[in-house]
Amino acid sequence: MSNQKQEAIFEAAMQLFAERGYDGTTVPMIADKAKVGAGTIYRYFENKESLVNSLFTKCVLQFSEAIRSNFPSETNVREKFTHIFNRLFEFARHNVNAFRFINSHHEGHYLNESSKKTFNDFLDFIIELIEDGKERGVIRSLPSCALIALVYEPIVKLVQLMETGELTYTEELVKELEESFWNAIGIS
Amino acid sequence: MSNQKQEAIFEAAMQLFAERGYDGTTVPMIADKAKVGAGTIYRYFENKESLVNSLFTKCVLQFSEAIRSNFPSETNVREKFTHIFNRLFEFARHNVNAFRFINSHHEGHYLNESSKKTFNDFLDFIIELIEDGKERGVIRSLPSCALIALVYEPIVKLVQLMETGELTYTEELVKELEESFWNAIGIS
Amino acid sequence: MSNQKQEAIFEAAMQLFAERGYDGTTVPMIADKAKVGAGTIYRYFENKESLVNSLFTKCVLQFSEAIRSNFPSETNVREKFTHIFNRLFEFARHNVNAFRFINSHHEGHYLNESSKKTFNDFLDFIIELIEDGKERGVIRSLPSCALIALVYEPIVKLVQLMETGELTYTEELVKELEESFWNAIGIS
Amino acid sequence: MSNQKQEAIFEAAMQLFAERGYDGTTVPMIADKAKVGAGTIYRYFENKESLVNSLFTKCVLQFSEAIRSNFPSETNVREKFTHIFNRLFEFARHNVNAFRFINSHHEGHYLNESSKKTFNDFLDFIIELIEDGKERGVIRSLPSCALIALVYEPIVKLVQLMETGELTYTEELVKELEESFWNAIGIS
DNA sequence: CATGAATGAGTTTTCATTCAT
DNA sequence: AATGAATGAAAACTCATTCAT
Repeated sequence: MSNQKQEAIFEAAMQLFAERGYDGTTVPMIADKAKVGAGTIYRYFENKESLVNSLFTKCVLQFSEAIRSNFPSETNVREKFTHIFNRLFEFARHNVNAFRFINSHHEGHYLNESSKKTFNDFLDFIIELIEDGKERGVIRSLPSCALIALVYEPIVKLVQLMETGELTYTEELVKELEESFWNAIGIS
Repeated sequence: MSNQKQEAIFEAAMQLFAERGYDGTTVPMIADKAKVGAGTIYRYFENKESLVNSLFTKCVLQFSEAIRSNFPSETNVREKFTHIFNRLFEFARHNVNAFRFINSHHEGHYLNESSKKTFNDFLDFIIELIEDGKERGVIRSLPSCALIALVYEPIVKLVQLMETGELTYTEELVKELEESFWNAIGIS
Repeated sequence: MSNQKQEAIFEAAMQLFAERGYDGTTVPMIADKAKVGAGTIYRYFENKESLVNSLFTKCVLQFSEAIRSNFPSETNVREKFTHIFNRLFEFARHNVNAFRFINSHHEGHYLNESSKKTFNDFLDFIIELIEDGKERGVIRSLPSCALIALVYEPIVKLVQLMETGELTYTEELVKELEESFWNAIGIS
Repeated sequence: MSNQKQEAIFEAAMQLFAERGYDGTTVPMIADKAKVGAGTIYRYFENKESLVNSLFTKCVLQFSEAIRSNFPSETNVREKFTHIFNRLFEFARHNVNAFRFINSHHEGHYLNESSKKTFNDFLDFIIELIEDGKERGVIRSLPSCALIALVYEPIVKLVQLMETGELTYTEELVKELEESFWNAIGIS
């Protein structure tokens, strides 16, 4: 069925983009990894740029959904943090390539406005929560973008380290890390 | 004088690599920005790959030197952390492109063993300090690579945010951040 | 019924070849216009080249038949000219695409010998008439190919102008034109 | 010198386009015939379409200049016709490929507005002369586009026949032809 | 029979690299 | 030494043709 091919192309492109970047990945590389003919890619995507944009949007939406589904709106900031942290980690661990791809490509010169918007919409959701936490006096009064960086950037790296085997995933490690992160951004 | 040309090429390449990545940067782009002929680049570097490796090594050594010069070997872990943190931040702020370039390229498929070794040698220096801190019980007993990630990755992003104007540099901010980072990795 | 499909393919191909030329027309374009699947074309024709040759031969034969049917063999040159001129014009007006297609493709690098022969056989019929006219002293003693050019080439263009609306068909116009043409090639 | 390369490319492209049409000519074919590397073509022209447009404009301007230079404005219609006819014929004979190229490409789907305008500007010059002749009662009162077709289209073919050797150029032939054409469009 | 998704050979186009000036 | 025009190998992309459904 035709969607299988598209999925295979998405998956292959995601892996290669995550590993080698957009410009370092050629269309034949994607075709080979996806086990389709090079021409087939152009049946599903107008061109390489269109492919990276579709893939980016798809990944960001998946990511956003993973974080926001069953979000505990009716609870305190600390628990919201835990929720996001756990979901983030879970998503990143189970979707290593998607996560790395999003992270290494969200500033690419090939992304169109629509792709950027999808990404920023998600960021705005996070920023709102942080602003709320700051107002309530439970999150340090640092700029939101800085607070995000404090947590988000290390996670990107940590997940990658787990992937390469330099770091081993354990429940305890994640709990330790959550504490570390909260220490970094929280006040109590 | 020929060294001026080489410097111009290094500078132009660094900026472009930092902004667009190695594969997204063409040799003519570098030549244009450096205001030299495209052929001139090949008088100073064997090829594009050789240029990126030379540049990477140069930047890492500069970076390493910036961190390690006047290093307070005879002091406690906390002060060593402060020293590294300040130097890191200072270097990153004054060498935004070098810092971004190092960060976005240290896993590039085009880096040779020598370049990787230079980078790892520096990392090892940091790791030793961390191991020492952990033994002394003042740094959390997380894996060293994780501890590095906790501090290093956010700084990369923070400096970039300062560059784009989304975050404003102040002495207080840096102090706040140092505290945050120590909260994340330290024990006391 | 299968002949309907073949007809649809012929018609679509003829229109597209007439408008965009053989090389500027893709097989999917033909399939779309003919409202058949691209693969269907290959049930009726071995390949694109075979299609253009079949179509060319078909069109030339139709054209030849249109000119030669009920040909007034037993009359004078002037009347034969009128007959050919009227039939030519009539055919061209009612088969604009066929006529344009024949005209723009009879020197194509993709035509095979058989196609070229069919075309030349028809030309020979015309040439014989001209030779006869010249012998009888009613047609100017210009080379036959030149005399043909004098009449045939403008008609191709005139019919096209009628098609685009730049020229309006009227019986008077055609009579005027016939007179013009006879003035150009005839002697009386 | 660099203009030699551009000239070689123009010349090669013109020949190939005249023989095989725009779509039937590949860039490597042009490069081979021009004895340059394929990439060189892209130093002089943005792309294949840009090349055909530049070439078309260049040819039309040359053609226009050939007809209009030393134009006998102060003479009667018959002599103007002779001037144009001779110049046209001369240009066509000495620039067979340019002439064929203009003729076979002036309706191409790849021509931009600027190219079309250049062509129409020249046509307008001819049309004005014809309108004048019609007003003075020395040219048949047929639509101008038809009158142009009556003369222009055969010449295209005649020149081609001379090129292939099917027709031999002689001064007498050209005089005969001029008479024929005037008979076709003139009144006296 | 008919289809249109899939393919890969062939096109267009780019760019690292060379070399005549 | 320095240049940038020229190159051709490799990239992006198209399309005639095939074949599973």
